[in-house]
Amino acid sequence: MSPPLEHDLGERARTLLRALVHCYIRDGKPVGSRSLAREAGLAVSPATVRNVMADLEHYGYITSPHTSAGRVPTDRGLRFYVDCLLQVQPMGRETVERLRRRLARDREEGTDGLADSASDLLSQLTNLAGVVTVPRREWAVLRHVEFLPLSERRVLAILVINQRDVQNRVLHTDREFDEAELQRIANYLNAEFAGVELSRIRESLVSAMQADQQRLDALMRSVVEVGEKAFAEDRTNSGYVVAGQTNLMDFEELSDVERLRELFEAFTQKRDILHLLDRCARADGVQIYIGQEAGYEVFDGLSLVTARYAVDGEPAGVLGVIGPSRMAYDRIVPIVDVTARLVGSALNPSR
Amino acid sequence: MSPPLEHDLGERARTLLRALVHCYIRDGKPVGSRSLAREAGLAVSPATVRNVMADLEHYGYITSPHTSAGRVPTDRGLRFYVDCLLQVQPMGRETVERLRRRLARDREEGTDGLADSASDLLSQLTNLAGVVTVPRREWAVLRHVEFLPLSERRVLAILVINQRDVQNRVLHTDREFDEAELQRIANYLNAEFAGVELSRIRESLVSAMQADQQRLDALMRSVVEVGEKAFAEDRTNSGYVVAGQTNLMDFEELSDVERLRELFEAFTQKRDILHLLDRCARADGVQIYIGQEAGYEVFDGLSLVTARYAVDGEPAGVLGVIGPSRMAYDRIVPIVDVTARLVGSALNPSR
DNA sequence: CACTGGCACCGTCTGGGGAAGAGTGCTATA
DNA sequence: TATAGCACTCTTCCCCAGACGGTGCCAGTG
Repeated sequence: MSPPLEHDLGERARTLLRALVHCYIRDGKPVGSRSLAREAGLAVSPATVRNVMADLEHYGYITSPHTSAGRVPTDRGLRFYVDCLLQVQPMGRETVERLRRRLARDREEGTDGLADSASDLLSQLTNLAGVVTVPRREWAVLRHVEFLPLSERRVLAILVINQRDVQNRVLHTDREFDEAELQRIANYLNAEFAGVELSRIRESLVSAMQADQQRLDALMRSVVEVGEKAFAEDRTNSGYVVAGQTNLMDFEELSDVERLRELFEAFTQKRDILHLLDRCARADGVQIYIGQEAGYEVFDGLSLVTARYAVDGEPAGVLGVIGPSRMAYDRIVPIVDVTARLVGSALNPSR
Repeated sequence: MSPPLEHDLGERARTLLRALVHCYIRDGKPVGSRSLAREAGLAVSPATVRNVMADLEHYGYITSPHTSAGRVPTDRGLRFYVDCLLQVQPMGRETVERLRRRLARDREEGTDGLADSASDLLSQLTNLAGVVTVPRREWAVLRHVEFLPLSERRVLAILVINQRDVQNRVLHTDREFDEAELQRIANYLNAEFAGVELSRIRESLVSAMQADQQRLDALMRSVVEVGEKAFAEDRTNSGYVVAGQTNLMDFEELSDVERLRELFEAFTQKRDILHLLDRCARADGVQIYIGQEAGYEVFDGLSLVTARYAVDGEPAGVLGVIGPSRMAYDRIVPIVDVTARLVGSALNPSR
C-alpha cells in the first residue's frame, strides 16, 4: 500500500538489498550488518550499512525477527528484488539439450507421460516440488472415436486425440443404444470430424442440436445426443501432477510437521493449488507468487514460480515449481521458462 | 530366536501383556506398573505387576526405553499380541453396507477408480495410509481391441477389458502396418477372442507362433506379430495407489522430518513397498507385518496390515493400511479384511 | 553532510544445577 | 507367592548466568 515499489532507492541501497537477499537465500538466516558489508563488496563500515538497513526496514523491504538479530527480506522485499534487482543466470546449452531430449522421449508415452516427465525434471533441476497442469483438452484434435454399450443406458466412449492420447468416459444416455447403432454413430463422427479440434466438434454438435430437431433424421439425432455428451467439457481432467514433494522437507522453514501436513494436504486436495495455477495461466511469461501474495494461508513462506506453455500459440497449461520463498530465483526462473517452452514445442501436433 | 512364541505364559501374564499393549496403543507412552495394574483390572499390587513385567521383559515381549520409564511392547510383543491375544471388534453392519455401496458406485469409474476409492476409504476409516495394488490384468477378459498406426513402425493398441476398462500402449513393430491391415488384424482378434482372458489369448498366440510359420497365411502372421505385443504381460501396470499419507504425520513416532522424508520417498519410489505388498499376496487372509519384520529400514516403528482380494477365487491384488506399530489392530484388522472382500466382489465380472 | 567508530543495550542461545516426578529393582515380610 | 517399603535411577522442567551477535544512537571527522 504505502511506499511505492518504484521508490527510488539509491544505487547503494539496491546493491545492499540484493546482497542481503542473496545471503538470505544462501543461508536462510538473518543477516547482520557486518557480514552484509563484506558480502556486498562495498568499502563501507557496518555502521553505514546499518543506516541503509534502517531505511530499507522503514520502506518495508526487510525486517528483523527480533530486536537483535540480523535482517530478513519481507515478501515485499523479495518482490522488489525479483522485479527490479534480479539478474537471471541462463541455463547451460547442454542442460537445455538434455532436457529437450528427455521431454521428446517421454512425449512418446502420451500427454500424461509428458506431464509426469516435466514435473519430474523440474523437481530434479531445482530440488523443489515441480508441478504441471495436464494440458487442456480444447486444443486437441480428434483422431478416432469409438463407443461400446454398457448395461443400463450407459455407453463407454473412447476418444483418441492428438495421435496418441486415449481418453475414455462413461456416458449416461437417455435411452438404450445397441452396438450396431453406436457403430453407425461412431462411423459418422469419424468420417465427419477426424482431424478437427474437440471444441469445434462440440460447437458443430450444439448448433445442430439447436437447429430444428424435426429436420434431423434418426441417425443425426443419435449422433447429436451421444456426441454432445462424449465431447462435453471434461472437468475431471483439470488436474495437475506434482513431483519431488519430499524435496520440500529439507527446508528449515517447513520443519514444523503441522505446516508440512497442511501443505501436503493442499497438494492432495488439489483445489487451492489448482485455482492458483489457473490464475497463473492468465498471463504470459514467468509468473512469481511470493508468500502470502497467493492469498492462501499454506503459502506463507513459500513461493510459486510458473510459466504457461502454449501449443500453436494457444495457452494449453501451466507448469512451475513450489518452494520456500528463499529459493534461488536467478537459477530457477530460467529453468521454469525454458521447460515451459520445451513442453510446448514437444506437444506441437505437427510433430 | 530364543524364547519361543508359544511360550506358555500364565493367564495373568497374558492379561497384563494385553492390557499393556492396549495402554500403549492408546497413549503411545511407556506404561508403568501402577497404571497397568489399574488398567488390567486385576486385584494385585503394582509390585506384583512389576514381577510379571520383569518376566515379560526377559522373554523379549516388552522393553523399557531407559531404566526408569515404564515398559513398551517390542515388535515381538506386538507379534504375540496379534497372534494370540487379539480379539477383533467386528465392524458395524451399517458401516459395512455404506462401504459396499461406495465401492459399488465407484466401480463404475473403472478398475482404477475402484482402487482409488478403496484406498481412500481405508485411510478414512483407519486414519492411516491406505494402499491398494492395481489388480493384475491376468484375470481380465478382452472385450474389444483396436489398433491405430503411428509414425515410424509404431502402433497404438487400445484394449477394452472387463467391460469398462480401457488400456492403451504403443507397440514397436518390425515393419510398417497401414490402417487397413491393422483393421483386419483387429477384426480377427475381436472375432476370435472377445470374452477370453488375456492370459489365454497370449497362450494361443504364442502357440500359433511356435507352430510352423510357413503354414500361416499372411493375415495370421500379422495377427501373431501384433497381437503378441499387444497382449504381452504388462509390467508397468504393477503399481499401487496410496491415500491419506498425511494421516501419518500426526503420529509422534514420525514427527522426525528425516524419517518422514524417507517414508514418503519410499511411497513415491514404489519399489520397496511393492515388493512387500507382493509378498503379502502370497498368503490368504489378513497379513500383518510389524516393524522390522518387513525387512526394510523405513518400516521401523511401522506396521502393515494387508489382505489380498480375489476375483472368481483367483488372487487379483492386495490392499491394506500402513501406520505406526501402535495401531488399533482390533479395529483395523476387520476393516482391511472386509474391504478386501468387498473389493473382490465389486470386481466380479459377472456383475 | 555523509560516513565512521564507539558504546550501551537487548534478545537469543547454551550449559549447568537443582528439584520434581515417575518408575524400577531389591528385600524383608505375612 | 504376593505385598509393602525403600533406595535408586533417569528424565524433564525450570531457572539462571554468561556468551554472542546484532542493533540504535551519538559524537567525531574528512
